[in-house]
Amino acid sequence: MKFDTDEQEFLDKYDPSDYPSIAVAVDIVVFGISKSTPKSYRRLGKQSLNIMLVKRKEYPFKDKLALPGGFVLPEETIDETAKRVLKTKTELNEIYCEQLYTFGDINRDPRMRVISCAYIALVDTEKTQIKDAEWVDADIIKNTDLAFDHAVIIMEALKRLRGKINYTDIVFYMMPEKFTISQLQEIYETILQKKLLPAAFRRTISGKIIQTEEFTQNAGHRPSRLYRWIGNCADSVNK
Amino acid sequence: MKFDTDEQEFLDKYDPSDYPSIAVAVDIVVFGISKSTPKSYRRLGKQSLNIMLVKRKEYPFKDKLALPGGFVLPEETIDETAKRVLKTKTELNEIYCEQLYTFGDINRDPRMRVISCAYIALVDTEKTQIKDAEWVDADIIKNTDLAFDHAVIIMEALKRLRGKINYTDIVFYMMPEKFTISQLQEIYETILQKKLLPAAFRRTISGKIIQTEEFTQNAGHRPSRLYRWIGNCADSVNK
DNA sequence: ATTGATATTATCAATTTGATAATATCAAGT
DNA sequence: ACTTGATATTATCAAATTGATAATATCAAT
Repeated sequence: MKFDTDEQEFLDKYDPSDYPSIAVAVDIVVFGISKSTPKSYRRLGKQSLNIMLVKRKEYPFKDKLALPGGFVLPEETIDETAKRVLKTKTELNEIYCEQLYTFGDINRDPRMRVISCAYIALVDTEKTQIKDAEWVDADIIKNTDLAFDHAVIIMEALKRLRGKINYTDIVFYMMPEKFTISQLQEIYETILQKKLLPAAFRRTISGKIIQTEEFTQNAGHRPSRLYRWIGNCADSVNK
Repeated sequence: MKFDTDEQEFLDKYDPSDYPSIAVAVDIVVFGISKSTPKSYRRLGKQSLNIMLVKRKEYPFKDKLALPGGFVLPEETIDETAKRVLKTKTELNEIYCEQLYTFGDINRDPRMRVISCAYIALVDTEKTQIKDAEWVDADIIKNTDLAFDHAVIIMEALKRLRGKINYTDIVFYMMPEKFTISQLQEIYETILQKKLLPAAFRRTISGKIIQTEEFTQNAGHRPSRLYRWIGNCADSVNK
């Protein structure tokens, strides 16, 4: 055996306060769906997956786009930091938010050692006012130079979304109250990055949604029925 | 709008080095499979899912069992910390290791604010010597009082394992070089906490394994064929 | 040869998925 | 009123996957 006992002793004695501190930050990938404003057409604007970004006002990476974030304060949990950061950018309190991954490369921040605990948040953009931030199309972000390692964080966030969309109901946190099945399918397609067959999609999704008696109008084709997520229907429990 | 601009300004000015530091640690849930030593029988000992634990030598939680862990040093990434901690407990270099979740409750460590970035590692216990640590059956751990919030961390690790077992090949990092399908099924059953039908299990697993010409012996019943994981077979690429 | 035990293969029904076709409904143009 | 273009919705059938059970195989011990 070539175990190094000294190393073990060293570790036992190690007191982190003897060392220059490592700062802990939270960065949040906030996803939302935005409709590109329809121009001359009468049609609905195509929907797309958007991410909330902030233009940095200070160095490093001044004027570049970055994820909203902030440092973890001594008296708050990491989740609380995430919620606090969200509050500075939106007015919503009830936002779906889950931890994604912690990024700890040594030089990810040029100023000092900063470890970033990344989160994912999903919001309904129709209900959400944003401040000091902007929505950017996820496809456009791929060709954008972002601050820090935020491009990597976003890639991981997209992976998580892709991985979870088929066995959870998280998409619905991004959907408006009422939506058509085609709209929903369009979101699935941009997240999964592939086309789905409408008939099959309908089948699989049907257990998660409830029809309303409303329809889209003036479409130049058969109107489509509006649905709600079953998780949004208090009715579904009682009836 | 009731956005608080002052808060934003505060955050922009916030310099983490002004505050008492937050220490960052890594704790690792190392999974392995151990055979309970067969006693008077001639049969193979039942296999079980085990987790590597360390008996604490110092306060707090002196003499309690804890996950192996250590602090993140200024010059290493979090992944490197995890690998270093693993090396103090095992002799293996090539160990499957992935980040699990970061635990940041304020009082999870009574000494000071410590955030723990938890990892999962999977090892083949037959190849792995351990030092200053012991294997404990996952079922027994459920009724054991562990140090810190390590019981919570282990619960999350088990969830991750359960979630990933069906769409990845991670189990095989815990399996010995050669194994029977029943042994493999037993591991699946303890991880998923439910019985599986042998015929169906065989079918679904068959694409991931390759048969050898070896069989178990002296079993008092039909011998079972030994298989290898396809990912362990250089052959499978060439032939 | 029989029994008990587990491994392995076979079989068939039930369910889920993939793919395509058929039908419906609107606006706009003829 | 009828046709066209567009998308929504339902129907249909084949293909693949899964659930469940039965049949067969092979060993040690009796």
